[in-house]
Amino acid sequence: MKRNKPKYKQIIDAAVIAIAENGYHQAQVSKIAKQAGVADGTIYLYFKNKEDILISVFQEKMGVFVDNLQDIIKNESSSSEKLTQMIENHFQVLAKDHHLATVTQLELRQSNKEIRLKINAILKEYLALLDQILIEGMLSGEFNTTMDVRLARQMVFGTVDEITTTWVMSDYRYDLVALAPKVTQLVLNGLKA
Amino acid sequence: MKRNKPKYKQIIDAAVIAIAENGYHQAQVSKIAKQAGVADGTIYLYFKNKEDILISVFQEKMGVFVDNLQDIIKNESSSSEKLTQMIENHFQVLAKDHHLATVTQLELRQSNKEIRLKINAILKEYLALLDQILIEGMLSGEFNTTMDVRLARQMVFGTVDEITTTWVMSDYRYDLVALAPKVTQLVLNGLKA
Amino acid sequence: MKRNKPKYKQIIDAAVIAIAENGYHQAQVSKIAKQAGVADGTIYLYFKNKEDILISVFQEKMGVFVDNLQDIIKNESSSSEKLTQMIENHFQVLAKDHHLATVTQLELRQSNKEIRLKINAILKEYLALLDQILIEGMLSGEFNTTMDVRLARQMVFGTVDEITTTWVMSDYRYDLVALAPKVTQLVLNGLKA
Amino acid sequence: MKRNKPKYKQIIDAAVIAIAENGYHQAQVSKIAKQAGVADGTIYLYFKNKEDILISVFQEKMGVFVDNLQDIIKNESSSSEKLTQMIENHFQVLAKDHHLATVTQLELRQSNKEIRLKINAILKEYLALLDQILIEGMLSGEFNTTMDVRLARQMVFGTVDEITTTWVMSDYRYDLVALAPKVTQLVLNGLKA
DNA sequence: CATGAATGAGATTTCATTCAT
DNA sequence: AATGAATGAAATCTCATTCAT
Repeated sequence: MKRNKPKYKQIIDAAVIAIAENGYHQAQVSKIAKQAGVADGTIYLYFKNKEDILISVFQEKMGVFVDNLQDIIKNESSSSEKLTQMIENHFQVLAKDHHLATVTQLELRQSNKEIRLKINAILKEYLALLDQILIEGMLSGEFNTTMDVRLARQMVFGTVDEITTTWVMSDYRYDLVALAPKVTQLVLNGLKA
Repeated sequence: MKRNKPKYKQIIDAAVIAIAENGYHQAQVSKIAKQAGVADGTIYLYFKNKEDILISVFQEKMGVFVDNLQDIIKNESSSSEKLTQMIENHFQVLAKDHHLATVTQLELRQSNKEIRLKINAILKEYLALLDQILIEGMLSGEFNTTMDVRLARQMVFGTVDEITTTWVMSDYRYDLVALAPKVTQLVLNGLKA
Repeated sequence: MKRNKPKYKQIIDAAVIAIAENGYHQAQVSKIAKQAGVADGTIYLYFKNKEDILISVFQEKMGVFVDNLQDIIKNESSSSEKLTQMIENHFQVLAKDHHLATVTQLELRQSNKEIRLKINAILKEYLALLDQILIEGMLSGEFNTTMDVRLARQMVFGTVDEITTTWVMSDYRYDLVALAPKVTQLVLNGLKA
Repeated sequence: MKRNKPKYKQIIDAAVIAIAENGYHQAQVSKIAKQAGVADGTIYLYFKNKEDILISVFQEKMGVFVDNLQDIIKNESSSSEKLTQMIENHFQVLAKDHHLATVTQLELRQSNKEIRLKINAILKEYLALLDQILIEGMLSGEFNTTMDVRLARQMVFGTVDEITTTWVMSDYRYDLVALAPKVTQLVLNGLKA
């Protein structure tokens, strides 16, 4: 399995750095290879083509979000508490890795439709977990039982995403994680029963 | 003033169509020229470069949003009512022009950081009006007076934007405007005092 | 019609020279462009891709053979005389243009199957004219009336082609046209009634 | 001597199959190795480089033609009879092995000048035997004593080769060996005194 | 004003060959 | 002897922009 070989992750990480530092369209395969400390051709032993690198980057990194969120859901806390943790986790992961934040919020969105569709498919797993929390909260009576789950999810994700993107475009000039409580409050207010 | 000559708008509209039908990266200057019924070189009599076309597209089209929102603000209605109208107007304008919706929600976001920064600058006027409504609502006691206006604005815009994008990616399969009341409710809930 | 613009023929001729001097695989588009005195990109205003250049080279040059052969067939001479003229013409055209001879006999044969199939299709017109001469000669009783026309044609063409290729591989060390009478004699002997 | 080790022939045969099935330009060293059931690197223990494989393929396979032709020449039959047998043998060997026919008639000819010169050198042995038959026939008075032996040989080989190639390009749709008598007749007619 | 032919820089990917194990 | 992971050079084609007419 290529996915477990050390060079696989090495190239993924190099891609994040290369894209963050050069921008999506200026992150040529040769730059990624150089950053990874391998020859250009080596890239193609681990990835089918450049598109495959980009999608794999998103997939591997998104995995952290999904794994964390799955842990959060398993908690015995309330749905509100879970949503609070989700937002904080989302901010924390990105605040800890500015390169990753730039790549997911700005650079990867410049990719063509085909890649974006694949990225969206990966994102769905994360959004499904978010739906789980919302539905749970509705069943328990914590959240408004008459709301449209899909719209509610889009509000939560849209809010978190917009705030993160604005933070990245500001060049990380302020503390994203510190905003979590206020963001959570706004969002929970919108959802509450 | 080039902006008022007939070919200027002709090219702008051609760009929207060319981008919507071909995608951002496949909307070459020659395609825009052909769609506009002018020679490639003619484009450069009205625009400095391709970037200038794209930014102008956003600028011209954004004008409608801003004009409508200014009218809404002048109303004598409550802040909640103004926000309600803003969301409905946002949805209505895009629901009426699928080409424009595709271009602003999907295609133009594939542009590079530089263009996106300029687009954000144009967007600011719209967001400033949104801020006005929010502040007004806080002063009047309709909205939570302790909230962070910037975050609140990002929640409103992020929600509306995410819902619109999802609708575009679904190929306009449902009625966007019909969602307005529920979206408004979610958002107003989040903001309310 | 691109085919009649001066640059079209200019590029075709440049391709013959570039291929003859550098070999098929070393005749990069940039070399052809340089030889033609145009920019690389200009090539693509006249040809769809590199393959299109190569096929067009063959087509344009083969045209001379076909045109000459059509004139020969219109003569009032005997079929033997026509065949004699065909062979002499074939040798003369190639003997006059060593570059062309190298390209058709050696270099163009290194192309891939797809291109070779298209080249063969072009060649068919020439071979059809040869068939005409053979059939005419059989009907008039000059040639063996029991022979298989297809095999006879393959003998004539195979002989002429092999002799030409050998001459090219010898670096044109002898006079190809001077061989025509003897070659004709061999071939006519094979065909005679 | 590497030539006698089992893996040598194994690789040669694998090369014929790989080239026949994938085409000359798509028969990468790795494909030949896979077909042979050895590692890529192993190839280089038996062959200097890829060119060496191709030339060796031709050399090894040409050996059969030469051996058969030497047997034929030793016969006590007439020169016409020997030529008859030569043509039939040529057709039979290739008709029995379609892979080999494709490789020698189509694929190997896509190689560059350098390789083709080396292939021609190998072919010379076969052509020298053909010359022997022709000279013998001239001395015995069977063949035209005034003809140019070199041209006569090129006629015979050119004819046989062209007919074989046409058969291969037709996808072996008809019986090549069945053509032998008619081909022989055409050729012998051309040569006869 | 308008045209459109010409320009030329720039990047992904393949594959023969090597060499440490 | 055998392996196969790693190397890295090299070429087609696109497209924003210019400028002579």
